[in-house]
Amino acid sequence: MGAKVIPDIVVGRLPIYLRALQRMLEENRKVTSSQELGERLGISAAQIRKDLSQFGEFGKQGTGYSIEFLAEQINKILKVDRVWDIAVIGAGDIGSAVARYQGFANRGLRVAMVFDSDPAKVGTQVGTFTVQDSQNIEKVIRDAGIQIAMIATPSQTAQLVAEQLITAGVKAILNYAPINLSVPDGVRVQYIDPVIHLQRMTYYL
Amino acid sequence: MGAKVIPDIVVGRLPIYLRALQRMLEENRKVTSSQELGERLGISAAQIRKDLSQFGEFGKQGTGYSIEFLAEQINKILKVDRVWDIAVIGAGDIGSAVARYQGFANRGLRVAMVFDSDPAKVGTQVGTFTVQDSQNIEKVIRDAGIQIAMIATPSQTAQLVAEQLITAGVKAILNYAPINLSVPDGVRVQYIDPVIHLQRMTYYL
DNA sequence: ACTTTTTTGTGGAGGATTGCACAAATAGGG
DNA sequence: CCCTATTTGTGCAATCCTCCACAAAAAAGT
Repeated sequence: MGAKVIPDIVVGRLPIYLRALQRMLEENRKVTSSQELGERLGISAAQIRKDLSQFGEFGKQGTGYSIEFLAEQINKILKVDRVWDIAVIGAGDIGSAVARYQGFANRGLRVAMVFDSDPAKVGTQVGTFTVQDSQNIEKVIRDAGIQIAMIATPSQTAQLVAEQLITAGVKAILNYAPINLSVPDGVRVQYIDPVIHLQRMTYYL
Repeated sequence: MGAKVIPDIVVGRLPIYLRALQRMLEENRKVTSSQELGERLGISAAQIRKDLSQFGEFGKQGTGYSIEFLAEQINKILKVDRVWDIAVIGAGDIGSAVARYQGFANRGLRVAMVFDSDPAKVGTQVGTFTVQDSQNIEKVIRDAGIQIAMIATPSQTAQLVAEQLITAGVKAILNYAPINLSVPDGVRVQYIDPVIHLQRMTYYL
């Protein structure tokens, strides 16, 4: 296998590049350069070229990058040249907003089901989904072969939910609960907590 | 002056430490160690000690750190030993969820006002707030002396809104719109886009 | 056809970050 | 009171990351 290991920090920038490229596509642009991309994103042009060069040679000297081609390549690298189903756990304000979010379209992701443990919520509609009972998380998610989930429950239950998800075969969790999850190797977690992002900025005020 | 510059990456970890400490406080714990914190957070103990040592000596050899004292110190460092008012722009699903979010309490932040440009939404209630007209963003935010804002509008208007906010004196923006903002020096931006976080994980699936 | 301009891909230097390893300090037990 | 077990703060080595600078390639201009 000689595939060299790509630094996580590089993988983390690819979605940013991809988003910018898709926006350029919407503007009907055909080509761009590492310099232009860098200016838009506040990243050095050399950085972008080196990042991309880890995966292949996608550009053309003198011209730059075909936006459509490069976007396609990054889609493939990130494995979002297909559509992944996502389970949302928790149908509160955050879970509902996420379930109704239009921004997943064309980005390789789709919410497929929504769960909640509150009997008053089970059976109600959230966007186009009927809220399912959290009791069935394991069976339903395993049967659907879902590997990605978003946790939007209160902190108290987040760890427990995570464990159920992992048992059901989930390998990637996006956690909106303001708590650190402990997960086994082979499972990835990303966190979204507005307070963390905000406190990172208050330091500089 | 002698104040040494703290690497941004260190500042970025402080809110994570703080969140873990506050959770320990809720569990009525009194002291912790760099090792325990590290295990909870998946960060090496040496890293945590070195990060904290940038700001002072907060621990005690043999014992560890007083949770309450350390949390207090980090609160001070991050300037969240006071409460900052935040303006939310956009009263759609995301803006509403953020405006109603209970997680800001005791973390130095508070939503103070919500704006939307849709006349059908202006005047309605979102949580405890009456939605204000986006036309008044500049005046209202300047008069209130607000320095922090969250953008939860469609991508198309995000850049324009950001410029209004900056004119009004905002110095820190948390952007939920899936687009990169261009802002002058002295203004900080953080991004929350679930797709970016998810695509960062699909690579490894 | 030749020159100039643009832009990629990359070697390598320089800088930033991480983590090892240890002295020093403290607590606890007997 | 001494010995053992902990745990901090930090010097330093090793690793990781960023960016400069340049050859090579392509396009554009004359």
